[in-house]
Amino acid sequence: MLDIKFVRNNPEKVKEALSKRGAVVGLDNFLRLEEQRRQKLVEAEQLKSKRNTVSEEIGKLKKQGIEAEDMVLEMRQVSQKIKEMDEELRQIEQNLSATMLTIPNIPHESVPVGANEADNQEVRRWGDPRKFNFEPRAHWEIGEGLDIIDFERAAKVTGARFVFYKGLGARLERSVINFYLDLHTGQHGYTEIFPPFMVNRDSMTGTGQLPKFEEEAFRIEGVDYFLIPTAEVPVTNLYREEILEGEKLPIYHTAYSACFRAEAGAAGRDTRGLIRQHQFNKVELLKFVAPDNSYDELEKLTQNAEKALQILELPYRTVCLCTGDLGFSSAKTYDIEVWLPSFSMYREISSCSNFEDYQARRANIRFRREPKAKPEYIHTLNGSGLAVGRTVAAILENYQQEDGSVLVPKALQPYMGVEKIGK
RNA sequence: GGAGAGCUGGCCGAGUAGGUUGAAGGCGAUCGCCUGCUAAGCGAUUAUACGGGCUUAAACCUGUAUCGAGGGUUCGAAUCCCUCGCUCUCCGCCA
Repeated sequence: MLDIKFVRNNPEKVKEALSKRGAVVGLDNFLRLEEQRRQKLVEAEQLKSKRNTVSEEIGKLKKQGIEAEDMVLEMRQVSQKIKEMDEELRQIEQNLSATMLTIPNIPHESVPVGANEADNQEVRRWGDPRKFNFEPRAHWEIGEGLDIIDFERAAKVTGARFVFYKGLGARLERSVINFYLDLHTGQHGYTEIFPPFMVNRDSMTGTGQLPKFEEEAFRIEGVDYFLIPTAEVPVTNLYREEILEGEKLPIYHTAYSACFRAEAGAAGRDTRGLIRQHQFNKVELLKFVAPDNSYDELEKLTQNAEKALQILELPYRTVCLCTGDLGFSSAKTYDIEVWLPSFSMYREISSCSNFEDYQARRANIRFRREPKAKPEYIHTLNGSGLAVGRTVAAILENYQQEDGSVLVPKALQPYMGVEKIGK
């Protein structure tokens, strides 16, 4: 959520910034409503003030045994009027906040202006894609060939876009999770969190998934809970409605979770393989920091995620998303894309964002620089560190051998207990 | 799932025959005094949000709201009524 006061005082700046993302937002109506709200508020508060003083007066008189019938009658009418005005105000405010919740974040000035994916800016590449002396197979072929991945039975047991891992496949998935968590807790200073996989509506609203993207999420029947689309949701909301002590910042968390996405608009895309599933595993990195250095923190967080791929020796590139491709709540995002030989292209495996105070304002997460200082909104950041299923896909494809077996990356061998996955 | 108890400020904890209680008292914290140092003691301060005034801005002054959340009764509700949420205890069930 943007700062209402900032929007009120700088409507042109806001319009310009949002048009860069291709977002059309009707601010005029919003500004008129805001004006109206303040007028009504003043009127209503004046009436309440009157009611308070007169009611107190009535109380005093009554104590002296004096009935103040005329005052009571007058206040009865004032109260009625207040009730009506409060109702009007409530509707205006509902309207306002509904609008606020659908306005995306303002892109940071360093974000390249562009219309879509094609305008994203590559910032660096690491590693050289391997040259195969045979035709590299897709990861689902490799996985099914080794009998470690089973999509067909998952479709029977649940439905499309689910998967069973089996044997060393299951162990590989689990090894990757542990490797990532160990790396980020051991080398990068993150504290591990194991969150709930379901959250309530307030939490989904706090991080920006709701109200705009409800159809993307799986909702639980009977209670107003949602399956989390990412650990970002429960872990960011850990500190919802809290005021953190400045000296505790920055807070770094890493969290494994299963992630659930309805992907309503994705029918027909990536229909095969591990790339786009309704349920997948992910290790997430999150930061809660003072506003002053949040962009340095973004660089560091992105490098923490990249480090994982370097250790696994998987080639990747990092791109800076342009204004048109930027996520709803984000001010700046780097995508890390891993090389997938069967696609002959880089595919997203991590998305690292600085939300500045956008989520913090929605979720009401603040901090005090000094024990007595005024609370300020913190900056939240997060990124995948990394997507696990896509990592497994990348390992299978990049480490495949001509005979259909797959070498295990060195860093994972202690976790796997084997150097190679074969028939 | 059934029965009961509870939810007050950073923390503890008063406050129900409705009326200067944003909220006693204590702890903690901050500032000042005192003290050779420490401790003790004394005094002061000790929420947040949204408005209005003043201001370049802040400080400041002022109004409203907030005693789990929402609604109701009333001139007036932390106090009465309803709904919901959460916590605890007991029973059942279960990993």
